Amino acid sequence: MAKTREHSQDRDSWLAEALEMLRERGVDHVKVEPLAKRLGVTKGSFYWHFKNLRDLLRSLPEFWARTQTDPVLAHVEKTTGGPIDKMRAILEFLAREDPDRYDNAMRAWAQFDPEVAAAVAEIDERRMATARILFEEAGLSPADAAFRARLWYFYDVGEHVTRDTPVSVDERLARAAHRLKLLTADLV
Amino acid sequence: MAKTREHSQDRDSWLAEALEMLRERGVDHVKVEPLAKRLGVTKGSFYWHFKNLRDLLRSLPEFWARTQTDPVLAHVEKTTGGPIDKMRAILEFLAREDPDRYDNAMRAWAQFDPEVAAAVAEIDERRMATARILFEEAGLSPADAAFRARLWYFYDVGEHVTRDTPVSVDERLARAAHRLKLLTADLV
DNA sequence: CGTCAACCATACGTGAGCGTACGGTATTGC
DNA sequence: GCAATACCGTACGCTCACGTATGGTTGACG
Repeated sequence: MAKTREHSQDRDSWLAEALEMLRERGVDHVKVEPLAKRLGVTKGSFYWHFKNLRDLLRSLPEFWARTQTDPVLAHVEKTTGGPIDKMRAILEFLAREDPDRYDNAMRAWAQFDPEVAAAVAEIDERRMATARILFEEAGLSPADAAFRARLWYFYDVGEHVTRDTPVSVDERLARAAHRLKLLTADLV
Repeated sequence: MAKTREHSQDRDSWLAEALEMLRERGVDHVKVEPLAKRLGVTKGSFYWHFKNLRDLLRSLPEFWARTQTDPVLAHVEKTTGGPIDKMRAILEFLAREDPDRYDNAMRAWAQFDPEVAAAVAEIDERRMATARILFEEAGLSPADAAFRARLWYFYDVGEHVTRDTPVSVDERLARAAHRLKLLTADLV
């Protein structure tokens, strides 16, 4: 009776590999036969776990949110101190991690698929909301905090999305410090 | 002797339509036969003007820069006044235009093609450079101006790239005003 | 030890799209 | 007016990938 695995392991492994291909080459290159080859099986397996390709694709955003964003937000929740301390903690965390994030690939995909756009927009909203709250705690009015959070978050997006060549951890940390200073200069 | 048309008209019309398809559906959907159908011709024509599909794709970034970005930068050059006046002019111009810009599609493409990434990075650099100069004119040190320009420009990128649903011109103007105020509050 | 379910392989048929070969038309220079 | 060139249509062979059908293997369990 202890076998109620909500998410079948194998389904997730297909999704993980698909996410990887998405990042490397874009949506239109996650195809079932190449995918199967990378997993060392044949598509007979794929069509056991998924109805078809669209089925997998429709499951990907949820998988992305579940495995990539949820853990980060959970970590952020655990940090302590004043709002600016928390911001610093977030920035340093992200600067060190700077995961080979799948964000860019998801955004690229979102450009051409409204459902994906909605999923990404929701994640954006969740991440901006945490920043908004911190700015409010730091004394800004709701409206000001909202805008400041946009500025805060969009800088992050811009850094990632315009990134052509990799940037060192030190450089990222320096930019994070600079950014924090600029965006909290007038706050307590 | 007056026939030295650097860019053949028809080649450009293929490119224009390709750019349109790129924006609507992404790179992997600009294909020669569908493209030909949209232009009301057959691919016999295509292979007259282009060696193959890659040939067209490799010409697209240059076409994009030439038809989309160059005119805007040219317009910016013509504005007069102090640096902050110029910034305001730029922002209002962009807020009103807010073209169905092809930027997002190009960025999406750039994620998966180094050459395109380089082309987009160059455009980003050109646009950030104008902001950087303005911040220097407004009294910031080169280093501070550079970072402020990043913040300035990345906000723009973020607004576009996270845009799920359209935003009214009035809203865009309001955000532009807010943004200008926040980013020049400590300047003359 | 046999059956059933889970999982995977193999073998099709189908369709989209590439690039090539070649043939047709039309416009322009001489 | 007649070539030559520019431009476009048609037809073909080829590849990749989809989705289906069907059969094989393995392990759990009665």
